[in-house]
Amino acid sequence: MKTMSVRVRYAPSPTGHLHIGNARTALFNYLFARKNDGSFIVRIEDTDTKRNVKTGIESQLKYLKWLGIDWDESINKDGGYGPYSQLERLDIYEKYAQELLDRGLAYKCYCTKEELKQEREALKERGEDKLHYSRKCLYRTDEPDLPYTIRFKVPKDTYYSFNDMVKGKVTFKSEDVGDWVMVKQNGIPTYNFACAIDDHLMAITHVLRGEDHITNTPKQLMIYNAFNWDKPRFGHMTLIVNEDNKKLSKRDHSIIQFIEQYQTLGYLPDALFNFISLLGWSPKGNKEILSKEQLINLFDDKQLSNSPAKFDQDKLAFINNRYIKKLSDEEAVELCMPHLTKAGLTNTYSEEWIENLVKVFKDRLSFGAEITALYDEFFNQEFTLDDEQETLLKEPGVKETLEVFKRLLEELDEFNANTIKPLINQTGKEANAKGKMLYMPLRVATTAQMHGPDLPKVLALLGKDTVINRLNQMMKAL
RNA sequence: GGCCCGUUGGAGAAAUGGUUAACUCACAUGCCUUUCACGCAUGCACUUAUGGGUUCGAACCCCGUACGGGUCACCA
Repeated sequence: MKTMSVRVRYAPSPTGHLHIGNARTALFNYLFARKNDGSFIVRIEDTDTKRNVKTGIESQLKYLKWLGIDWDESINKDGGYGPYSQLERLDIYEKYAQELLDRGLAYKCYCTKEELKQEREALKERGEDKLHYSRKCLYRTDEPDLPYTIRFKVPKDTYYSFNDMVKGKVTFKSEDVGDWVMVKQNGIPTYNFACAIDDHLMAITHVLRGEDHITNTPKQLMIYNAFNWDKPRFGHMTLIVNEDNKKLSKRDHSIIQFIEQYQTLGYLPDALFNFISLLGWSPKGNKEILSKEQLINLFDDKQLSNSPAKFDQDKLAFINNRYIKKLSDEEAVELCMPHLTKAGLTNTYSEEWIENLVKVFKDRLSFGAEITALYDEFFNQEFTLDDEQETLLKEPGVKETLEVFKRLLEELDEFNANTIKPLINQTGKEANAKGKMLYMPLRVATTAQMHGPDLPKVLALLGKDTVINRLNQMMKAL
């Protein structure tokens, strides 16, 4: 048996920026292709000329590339199956549409949108379950000189079954599908028609897409049947849902939805790639932090989940943090710099100070832009204590500890992390405090925080004057 | 409403007929570093939405119920 080489495609419509759901579709197709030594094709489905955005294609490709998803064939890389954008293939669709017309498998429909709308509403009012087109144009014998659409004549009593890669056997009955529009009045094909033609002509072997396409599958199957073409394997991945279990909609602001935004916020492409790969799929084994190469290696379509994938923001934060930790100090600074600049901190502080800031907080950063929030928390807050912190400072011996520390600091010439650290130890000895009761009071009295990064480093960043002022202020209140 | 799909711990999710239901996040506790964090260790589902059935045996198979979602365009 001759095994055909795997060819899969990602087929975005250029209506906007790369969305997280589309990125997921692209990513799994990519993984599947690479795993099977196949080809990954990006085809532009631009048949909705009204919704096309000028920069759409460019943006889609740009962020795909940013994520590390590279393609073998597309509008800018011919693989012999082009053209790769549907508006450049209109003559192809026209030919096939004409053939279906000639063979009586499709017909022209002269109904106006208004008529169709009324028809549908009437059906709805009568409580009909199926709001299908009445087929009245099927029986027309004249050929008026009016604009028309071409409808596919759905066969009677036919079952459309396919063995879904994710869901298993799925069956639709033809009676549940109305005669659908293949070619619009403007002569441009609809999605279901163009998609089936192109997938066949481009020798696509596997169609991996979102579950929202599952009811489109019977329509596409009708086209394959009509032309007696071999069908690709279909796989419908579960939808990505938000905290409310709703499909991610572009208006939903509880979740950041566009890849571009993640880039802007200082997420790392590898981390995002990793995170997205876990949306509706799970690797064998107990590791979840995986590189692109590891993911390609581990990828198995049998592991595709069939229950919805919840977008877990905590997990994204965790994963991105793991990747940020692996960054060099220089890379971390670079990641944070745009946000520090935007917040005006680069004007206030020296380059060295900024670098130290990033180094100190690198390990707890979930994304680049978070650096300014951490900055505010430690350096730009109103310096007040909560009840828990006050209680701690009122413990016996604390005031003495603070006094000793302040005295030692005042005598210090070189104020940096290396010189501060021994002073903390010395404070412990002189004030007879240790462990938690040494560090906690010092931390609270100087930063108004119970927890934080390495204390000497934080103090060094605060600067001698601020630290001593804060200590004075605290001791006065005790 | 019709059709299609789903339902495992606080969250993600593994396990498709056979011992105590993986793993990850979060949380908690302990150890370590004179603090915190990191790291390491431990704990966290008397049980797989629910009711029946099949079976020696079911999270896994069958039927019903409830709940959730998707889709029913001259959008893709």
